[in-house]
Amino acid sequence: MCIMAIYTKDELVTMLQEADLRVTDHRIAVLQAVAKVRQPITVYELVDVLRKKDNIDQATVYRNLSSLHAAGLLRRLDFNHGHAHYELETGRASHQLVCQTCETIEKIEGISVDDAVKKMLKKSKRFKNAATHSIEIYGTCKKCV
Amino acid sequence: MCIMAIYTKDELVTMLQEADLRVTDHRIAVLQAVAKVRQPITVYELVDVLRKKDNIDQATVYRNLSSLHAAGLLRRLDFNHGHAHYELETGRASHQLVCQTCETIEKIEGISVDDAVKKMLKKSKRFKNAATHSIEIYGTCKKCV
DNA sequence: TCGTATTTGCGAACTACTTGCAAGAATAAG
DNA sequence: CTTATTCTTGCAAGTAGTTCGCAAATACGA
Repeated sequence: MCIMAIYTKDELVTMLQEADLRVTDHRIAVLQAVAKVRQPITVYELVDVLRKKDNIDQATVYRNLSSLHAAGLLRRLDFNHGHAHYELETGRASHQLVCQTCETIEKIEGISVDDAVKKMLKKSKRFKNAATHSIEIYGTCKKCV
Repeated sequence: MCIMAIYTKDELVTMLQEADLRVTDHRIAVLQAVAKVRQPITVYELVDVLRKKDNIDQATVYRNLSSLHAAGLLRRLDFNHGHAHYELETGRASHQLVCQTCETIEKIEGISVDDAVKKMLKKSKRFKNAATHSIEIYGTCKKCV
């Protein structure tokens, strides 16, 4: 099953300090908001939640998402929907099923394609190493059949 | 190796007709422009080329990319760069190495992950079927090491 | 060859996202 | 603890990529 990541405030503070980022209430709130959802969350939803709950400006949300991403704490995902999604960076690959009709996203865990990734990297003349990879499977969810 | 798709005008016309799209010079030009490059091409580049060569307005390029995509002739790809890429829809999966530093993209062909995709779909409670899938391997190219 | 539906160019609009700036807050230095 | 420095924040305005409204032009079935 999917493991939900709930962190205490102290744990979040430690994560920020280890990433050499200044610890601010807003930055903690952004990190926590991403950490506590199961699925990749859109910036739109984050801005909405954080403005209501903590009165955080959207520019601040964007800037924090960006610094958290640059520091390696968050992963940024696109699904051809014209807006970014974020999730906690786990270091592991990210696999998701994306409905082409309603934009539903379902993460799938515990399937390895590492061999395929290694083979692809070996085939490449230009690439030196792989940091992460993601698989998007575009299809139709049951609701939209 | 990578097979470059060069089509005659007649072949492109047939492709459009079979997709139930009206055959216009502009639409042929857009389809041809995407078909003749090896790598997924950005909308920016397409607009630039097609405006100079055929005097096509950017709104027309966008509209044609969209209709060609909806008709299943083109595939649309995002690589977290904030702008879309297009390539010919081959029906086969699309695998690419994406440099996180310079945005270089290299397509890799001839590696199968179909078993993994099937397993993922089987694990899902919500998804009925998969149309296509794509793997993006984010890493560092030799130039940027 | 006529009529209808689609496509086109143009400019304006829209959405997601970024930036400049001045004020405020977090950390480092003393 | 205080000060200095650097980073963060809110606000409003700006930008990039993309879409839309409309009138004129074109494709193609009848």
